[in-house]
Amino acid sequence: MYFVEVILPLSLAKTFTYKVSEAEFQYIKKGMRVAVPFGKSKIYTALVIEIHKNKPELYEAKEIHQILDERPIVTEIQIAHWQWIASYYMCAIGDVYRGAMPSALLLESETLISQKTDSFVDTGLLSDDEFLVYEALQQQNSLKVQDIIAILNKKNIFPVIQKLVDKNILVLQEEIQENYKPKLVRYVRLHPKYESNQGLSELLETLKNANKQKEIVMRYFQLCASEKTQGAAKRITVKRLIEEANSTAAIIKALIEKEIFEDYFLQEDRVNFNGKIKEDELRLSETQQTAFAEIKESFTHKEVCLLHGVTSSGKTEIYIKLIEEFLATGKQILYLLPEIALTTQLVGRLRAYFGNKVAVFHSKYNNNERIEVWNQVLQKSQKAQVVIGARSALFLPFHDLGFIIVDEEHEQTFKQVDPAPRYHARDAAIVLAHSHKAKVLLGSATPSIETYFNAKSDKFGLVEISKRFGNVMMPNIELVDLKDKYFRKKMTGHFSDVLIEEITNALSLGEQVILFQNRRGYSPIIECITCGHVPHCQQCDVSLTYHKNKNQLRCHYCGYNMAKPTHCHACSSIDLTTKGFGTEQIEQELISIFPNSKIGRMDQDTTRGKFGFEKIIDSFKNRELEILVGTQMLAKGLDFDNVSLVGIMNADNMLFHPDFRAFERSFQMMTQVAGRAGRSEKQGKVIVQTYNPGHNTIQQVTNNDYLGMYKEQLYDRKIYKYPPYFRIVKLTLKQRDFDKLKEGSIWLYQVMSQNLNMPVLGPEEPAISRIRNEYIRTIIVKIPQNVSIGNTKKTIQKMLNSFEAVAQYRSIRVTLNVDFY
DNA sequence: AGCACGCCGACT
DNA sequence: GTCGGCGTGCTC
Repeated sequence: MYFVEVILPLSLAKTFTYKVSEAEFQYIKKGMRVAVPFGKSKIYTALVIEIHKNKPELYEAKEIHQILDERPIVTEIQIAHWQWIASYYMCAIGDVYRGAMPSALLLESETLISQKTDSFVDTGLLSDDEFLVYEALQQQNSLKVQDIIAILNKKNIFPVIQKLVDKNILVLQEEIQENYKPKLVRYVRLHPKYESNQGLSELLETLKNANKQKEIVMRYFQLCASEKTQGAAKRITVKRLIEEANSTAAIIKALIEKEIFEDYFLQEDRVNFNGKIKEDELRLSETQQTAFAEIKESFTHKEVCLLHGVTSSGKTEIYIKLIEEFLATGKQILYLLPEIALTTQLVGRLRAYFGNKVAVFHSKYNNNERIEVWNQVLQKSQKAQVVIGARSALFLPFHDLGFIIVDEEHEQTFKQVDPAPRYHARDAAIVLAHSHKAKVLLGSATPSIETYFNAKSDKFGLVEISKRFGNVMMPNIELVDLKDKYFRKKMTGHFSDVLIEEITNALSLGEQVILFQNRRGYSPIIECITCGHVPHCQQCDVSLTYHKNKNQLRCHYCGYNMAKPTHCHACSSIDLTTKGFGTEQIEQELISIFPNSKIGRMDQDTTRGKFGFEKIIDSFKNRELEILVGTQMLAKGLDFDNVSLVGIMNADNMLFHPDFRAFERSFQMMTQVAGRAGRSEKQGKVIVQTYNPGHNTIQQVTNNDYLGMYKEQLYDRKIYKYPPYFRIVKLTLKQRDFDKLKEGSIWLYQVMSQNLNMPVLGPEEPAISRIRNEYIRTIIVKIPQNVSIGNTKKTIQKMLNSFEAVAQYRSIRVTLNVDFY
């Protein structure tokens, strides 16, 4: 008896055992995929993680359906890493598997319904629905479940199908298909019988009356000749031949039929970078050279090093130098970035140095493109020796990783929020590097408090650069007190006189301006002046956001929308006003203040689509735009050399978020945005409009005082029991029934606080306490540094199990988020 | 995640 | 009386 242990791509913590034949047992290796039947009728793509001979005692193992791979497509290191993620982030191994694999490698079966070939059907015995299905099958030989739902126009079609099966009319069949098809390119060559010189004259003879055909053949010879002189193989694509000969596909087809040409196909990479654009050899400045040497030194005794370099200090060049060194060792290199939209600039630069060795792993890539990168990494192909990607690139099947860069390591997008696995790519990368014995470089101008703490406490190496590249000066930051400006009536809309003056000034010098407002849309709230009523969503506990261009109020959480009301729904007053402001409103005001300037806006609404982001960035770079208004997207490592002024419209709204990281985040965001100013020889200027010019964080931004911010925040973290001194696990409970939820969350809270010898907070009603008619409560567990995280998590899991054992609480959905920040 | 089983309301 | 709603439990 032979068995395999598999993971299923479902939110299930267990692994499952299937029976295999002896031949299969010999063939199957850990890391191969197998199709297995699971439950009544489904077939899933499972992953083999163990091969054994232990017969399960409590149930009869099913047989696998088929083996899907010839060799493992997942490495053992990966499987171990996934198991670590599942246990550390408290989720099912199935969640990790599903999140890690490109979806095209995880196909599920589809039920195909077809008619039994030898059945005699008395249509008089069929019900209406049954007859409709039967009739449809006379047109097509098989139907999908979705098709039948459409035909019968109802949801539950299973009884109908079941009856037809019972009547021996239908058969069901589960089919699983591979969707990935290598991209093939069609080429032409001369038919072998014309290869000799004698054949050639014969050929020209046959074509003497077919001018068009003769033309294309002549063109083909010319192309072959020119290719040969360049020493390349003479491969002529059909597409190219048609273009160059100015001909059509029909004529080629005729030639193929005459057996003058023959066509053939070759596989091509969908993501193809042609050739090397070798840049001049990279020269590091003295400062960069020092940092480079320090990083290398740190790697001799530490696995992780933090590179803390102010904005524009030239971190990228140092990365490139390090990549170059690791490339020479033949190992694989992973370059993680927070958001892939920003890679265009970087990919271009890396390709210039490393040519075709650079692959990109993109959330916007389609399935086939992702699988190609996956396979290249798996086969240790040269083409993917350096992989640039967002957090999910962490799951690629690396065999021999030597070096991981986590750029902009402070970015919160490295943490996946939903769905599970809710992992942090930076932390998971460090664990992965450890199992590959690889080195990790974390880079940031504004490191997260935890990372800096780790560096300061000697867990990580620390290398700092305090000067900008080429000795460009740090921007000069000026604060504008909004309270004072409003009082003295020096405001035009949301623009202070100082800001307007500076913009005018910059524009007159032909320089560009960036304005930052960390909120999109027109304005978040509509309020009645008479009674103070604010329209709220019916299903969620949030006020509706006003979108001017559609003239409607929308709920950000469930998509509910209504036309903008003409009067207050509470008191019928027609005096409505808007509160707060977003990028859309700033753009409108700009148009009226600077009617002759070219203004662009960059936020989620304007960067939809595959290249939406690039388009806006490019037109700003090309100076087709003079002023760019945007959200935090602007803050992320973009280089513009002509921007002399950055305006932060309102520094306060992010400062006062109810979150222990609010000050850290505000500091990071403002520093990053400010860093966009003055990247060439001239000193840049930053105007920060705020109601709280004296606030510590604002002062720290102004003085470029990272250390001051760090020390102040660290002190608070210690007092209020937050990371890095405590690890936090957040439990979120959701239920449609308010009272049930309240009761259940109190029960769970009490059990937890009694059984865990550490701070447990809650059950708290979050700021948004209801979404899509589901009520929400949170419980927070703070695990001290000196307590075993593993044991604590086990205890939490146990308590959750007993929670689920209580019948009345079972319907409360609980999600866990470890290190939820 | 599906999918079946099973127990209570609005229909023939 | 039955169809069908969704709460509950299991899937190797």
